[in-house]
Amino acid sequence: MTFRLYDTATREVRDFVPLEEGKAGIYVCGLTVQSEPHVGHVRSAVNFDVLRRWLTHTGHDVTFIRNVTDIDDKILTKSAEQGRPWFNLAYAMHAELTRALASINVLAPTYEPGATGHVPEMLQMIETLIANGHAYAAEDGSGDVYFDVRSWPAYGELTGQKVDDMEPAGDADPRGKRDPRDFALWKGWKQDSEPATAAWPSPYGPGRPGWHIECSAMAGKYLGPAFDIHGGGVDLRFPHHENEQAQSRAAGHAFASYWMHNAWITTAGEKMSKSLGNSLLVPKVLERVRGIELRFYMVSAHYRSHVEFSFEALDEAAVGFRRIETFLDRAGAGEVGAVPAEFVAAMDDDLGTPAAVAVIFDTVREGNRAEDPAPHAAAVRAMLGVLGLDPADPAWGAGSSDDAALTAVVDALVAGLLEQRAEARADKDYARADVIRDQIKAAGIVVEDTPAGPKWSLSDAR
RNA sequence: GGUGGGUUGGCCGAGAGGCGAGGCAACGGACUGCAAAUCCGUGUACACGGGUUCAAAUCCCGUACCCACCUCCA
Repeated sequence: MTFRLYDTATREVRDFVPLEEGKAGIYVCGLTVQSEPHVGHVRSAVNFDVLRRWLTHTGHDVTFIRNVTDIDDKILTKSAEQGRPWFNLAYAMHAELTRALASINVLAPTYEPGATGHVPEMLQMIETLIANGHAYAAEDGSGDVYFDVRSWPAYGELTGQKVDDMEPAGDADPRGKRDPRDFALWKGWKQDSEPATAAWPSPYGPGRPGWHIECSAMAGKYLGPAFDIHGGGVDLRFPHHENEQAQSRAAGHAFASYWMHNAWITTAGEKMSKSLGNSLLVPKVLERVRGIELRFYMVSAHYRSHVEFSFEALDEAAVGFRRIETFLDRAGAGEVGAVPAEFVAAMDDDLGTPAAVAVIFDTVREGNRAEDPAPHAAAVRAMLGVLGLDPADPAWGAGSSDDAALTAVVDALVAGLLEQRAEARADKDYARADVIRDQIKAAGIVVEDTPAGPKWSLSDAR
């Protein structure tokens, strides 16, 4: 059984053959840290986190690089609007991102490079491109350096487009470009409108890096000129990924063997944007469901499928996940076992998480039916673990010592009431028994009778 | 104009020529003092119109609608 994945470049599902047996190098385009992350942003992170966990599970030594773009036009514009230094905005939003990803158990990457820390690497690559005849310094004295699209015949290969068919950007400022489709590798400093802190020295004059070059330079630095998988959101296919590939290959790098792109989460059929995105900021969503439930919601859909976000669907997913948790609770804290073959088959087929989740539910049902649920619970935990959804994973911040202490206190208080209720029930005085149960319920605690005796839990599962 | 993707039952969401993924909801039954949890059962779903085939949600042709991207937009 081999892992197969959909390669955007070839538009087909292909066997995954790493460059080096037993290893996998992955580069994922992270975020431009210009504002708080919303659920659309973190879906990408969850999808690639699942990829990483699956490759790790199947015995690969994974090097996972996810960048942050910490300098760009939007960061400069927004920070100016907010009257604070651009680096402060980027740093603060980066911290928000880290917090959001941790709350849904996305593993920290092997390394998370930022553009501002890799200016020399980028300049080096630009120099190579100029030497190879694929880039040129603008002749208008702007200090910009452009990639020469016409000099690279393969340009457009990733997205199957021909340069001549492309819509010339109406709003593009031709400035010193030879072709309107040429893109910036280096952007000259605009003294009148941009802070001096956003300019770095270069052979072309002070300036800052273009967007695409950072990924080419950083992928090259940390993964080498050739690596296995490059990922990101669908919107990045063009121009970003197309440009990355063109410049890297023009600089002599083989670059990525496979390209993976995750689809959007939309709201009301529309792409998320800051205007309607407010209610979908990650902390906001986490007021409604737990991080593990949000992650489950995202994993329940295939990474290449559009997801129409709705709180109703999110709630529904949370209910479904609690069914799994209830089973695990009932089965007791067992061991983590092996993953069933059907689960492996589902995951090997281009990360078929929906089918994988179906296997989890099937296993839960079998476990609920079985005399001894332990082996089933062990399998369920193994599967959840691979998906980053094991409720027992300490990453979910399960129970602080305060929580534990509080639980013991409540347990003692409820125990007395439950005893009275047990007496009433023994006397068949059900009216009194129900009054006691309602009393407890009024305090926000639900009592359920199980074969092992009454059990209490907070009525709000959160 | 170019490129790519989509339309599945009350809802979410898989599948990609033959056996109704899975979840949520609903209804019936079992269990329960009643509940809860759990189990068992119940559905003539594949945008529309043609076609190919013994067999189409799945392939082909056409139509409608939706979405993304086309040089600095996540």
